[in-house]
This record gives sequence, C-alpha cells and structure tokens, in this order.
Amino acid sequence: MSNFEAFFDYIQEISGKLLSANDKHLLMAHFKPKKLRKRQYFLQEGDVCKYIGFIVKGSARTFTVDEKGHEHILKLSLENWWLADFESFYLLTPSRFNIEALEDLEVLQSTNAQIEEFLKHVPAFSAMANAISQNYTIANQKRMQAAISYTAEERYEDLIRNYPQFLQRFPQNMIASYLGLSPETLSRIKKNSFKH
Amino acid sequence: MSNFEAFFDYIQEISGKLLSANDKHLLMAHFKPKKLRKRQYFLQEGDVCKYIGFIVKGSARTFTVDEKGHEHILKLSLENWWLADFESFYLLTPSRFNIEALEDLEVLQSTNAQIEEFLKHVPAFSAMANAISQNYTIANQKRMQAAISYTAEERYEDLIRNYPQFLQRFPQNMIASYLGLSPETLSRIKKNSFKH
DNA sequence: ACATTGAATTGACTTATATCAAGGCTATTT
DNA sequence: AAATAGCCTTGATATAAGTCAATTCAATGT
Repeated sequence: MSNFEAFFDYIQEISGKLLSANDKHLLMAHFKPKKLRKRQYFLQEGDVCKYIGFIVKGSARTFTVDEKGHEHILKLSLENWWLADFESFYLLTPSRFNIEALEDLEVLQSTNAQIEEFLKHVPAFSAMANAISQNYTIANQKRMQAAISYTAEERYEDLIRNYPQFLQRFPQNMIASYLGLSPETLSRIKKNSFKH
Repeated sequence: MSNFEAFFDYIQEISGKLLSANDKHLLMAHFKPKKLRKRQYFLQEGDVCKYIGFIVKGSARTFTVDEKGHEHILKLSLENWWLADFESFYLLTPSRFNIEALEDLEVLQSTNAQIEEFLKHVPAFSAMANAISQNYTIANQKRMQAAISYTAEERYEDLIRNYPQFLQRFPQNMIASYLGLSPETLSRIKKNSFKH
C-alpha cells in the first residue's frame, strides 16, 4: 500500500535506521488506515484519545472551547506529523481537546499499547521516537519563548519563518487563533507590516 | 556520596526500575558534582550548552534578554529537575538563553555524549528518559494552552495550582516574568483576586 | 549599625489587543 | 444561477496590560 511507503520512508529518514521486512509487516499489521472528511472529528472533548495517528494526507487542528464559547487552537497539523492529545493518549484520561480535520484527512492509527510494542521490538521506531521527542522539546521551547516574550506582530513573523506552509494551508482566522490573537488583530498586523 | 543517593532514588522512582551496583558506579564516574553560588551562571547566551545538570539542591532560571534589555524567564527550575537549554544541548548550537542560579545551586552534570552512553547501557536511565519525555510533553501542552487561551489572572491561578512551591521559592517579579507579565500587573492581579 | 540595593506596591497615563458591528468578497451548495 | 455561509477587512469603542515614576519596606553588604 502506497500509504505505508511514505510512512516507512519517514521512519527511516528521521531515525537514521532501516526497517526490516519483518518490521514493516509488524507496522502494517497494527497501524490501521483511517479516512476522515473535512470537519469530521478525530477526537472529541471528554473522550479518551485512544489512537495516535500519523498524517499521510490532509490537515487538522487541535483546539479547546472556553466558557465563553471561544475556540483556541493549540496545534495545527500537516502531513508527516503525529496527531493525538498526548496527555490523554499517555495517561488514558478524558481529553480537554477536540481534534478536527481541516481538510480531508488520511491517517495511519494505532493504540498506546501497540506503540509500546513497537518501541520494544522495532529499533528504527524507538530511534524515531527519541528523535521526535528532541524535536518536540526544541519546538516547544521556541514556541513558549515566543508566547511570553514576543509581541503579536513578532509572533506572526516567527510563524512565517518557521511554518510558511501554514499560510498556504490554513485560513487566516485559524492562524490567528493558533497565535492567540483575534482574527481582526491579525488582519491589522498584516496591513501594517507592509509599512515596515 | 549523599548527593548521588537522591539522584539514584529519583531515577529508580521515575523509571520504575532498579539500578544495579554497576549502573551506579557508571553514573558516579560520569556525573560530576558542581556547585554554583547564587547569581552565578550555569550557561551564558552565545555559549554551547555542553552540560546537562540534575539539580540536587537550589534553584535556577532560564531567560532571554530582548533588544530593549527586558528579561523574559522561560523556565524556573528546582530540585530533581534537569537543567539545560535542550536545543543547544542536543544540537550543540550556541544558546539564546542564560541560565542563572537563583539560590546556591548543586547539580550533577554530564555531557550529551555521556548521556547517549547511559541511554544505551543503563536500562533504568533510558526508561527514565522516556518517562520524562512524556511528562515534559504533557506539561508543555498545558503551559502552551494557558499562554494562548488564558487571561493573565487565569495563568496566575493555574500556576498556584500546578506549582505552588514557586510562590515560596521565587520572588514575585520572577514569577511575573515567567507568566509573561510585568511585575506591576502581577501585583495588581494579586490585590484584585482578594475581591473574588 | 549604616548605607545600599532590590522588591513590592500604587497612581497616572499610554499602548496593544479585544470586542462589536457592518460590508464586501469568495467559495460552496443546491 | 441563486443562495448561503464563511472569511476578511475596516471603523469605532472598550478593556487589559504595559510603562513610567514615586514611595515604602525588607534584605544585603561593608
């Protein structure tokens, strides 16, 4: 299945290790392809995030809804990213988040218990997990720094630098929410940044 | 050395595995005790973060200085936490951060190359690394959500709930900076929160 | 013990960002 | 093709938070 080829390439590239034929069979046996249409939910608030998904195609947003009914986007996710509420996934607690497909979405999904097995038995998989953990730590540190020390305009410029794909793939109001801004404010920032 | 006992206990508790006598000798051979007095720097902006430190005693802050000379605290760290700029430590790039002792500080420190060895040869150590990675991911997700969707007052309440020790150990202006607030604003928030 | 420095508070004022409301444009659905 | 819904922009106004300055108090160094 061509779905899995991209997945295998990704694992091998990021881990720097090769997958054996056996490894590949094991992964194919326990990652299930799942398709969601735009607007469908991968996870709903209150449910346990039983599955982690590797995005083969499409995009999604992870968001909360506050008491005033306002949505706040914590993550925007694209191809070759992992999709889950990790807190709920690791601890098996009810999630505070919703995860919704923003475009038609194809993922390969598996459970926490299965992931533990891959970590034990597939060296490339566990090397990948370590590499991802490093990347996430670095990305989180950068984003947190931006959140506490940058102005709205600087955060937007930072996003353009780090995730230029987002501008192509996501509507501006989603990007505003991801940056912690109102859509109006982002619109004004874009207008003013011409002047600089 | 009593320093190491606390360290070993920590590793065993968080990993759920025991350290052999051999493991302990290996750790003691390659983690060097280091003491810093209050105000001394564990890391300076521009330097590569060669060492990761396990805090045995004391506290530290990780912060940046922006173009206007304002300091922004990204992390506050206490006993049994790991101290490093992980981006610089993993990638061996010059750090954008400073790490300064806020109280007299005792750490056990080691290099990235050594850590790799421990991960390979000490099962409890690598299990600990995986557990920490999960905890960090969860904590980062929470803090990021707070940053984009909470008001200043809600972020402060969140801090009281999650890290009550901070109020005892750190001056209020440090906490304000950690929350991304001016000291004056935090002072006013405290005054007003009596009214609610 | 005295002098100095740093921390916290408060008031007055400024600035950044949110909110509310309206209008126009575009894409999607029927 | 018409109707609809979603998205973006703009203006007017409100609110939250920052800045600057002054004062008090506590902690620290000599």
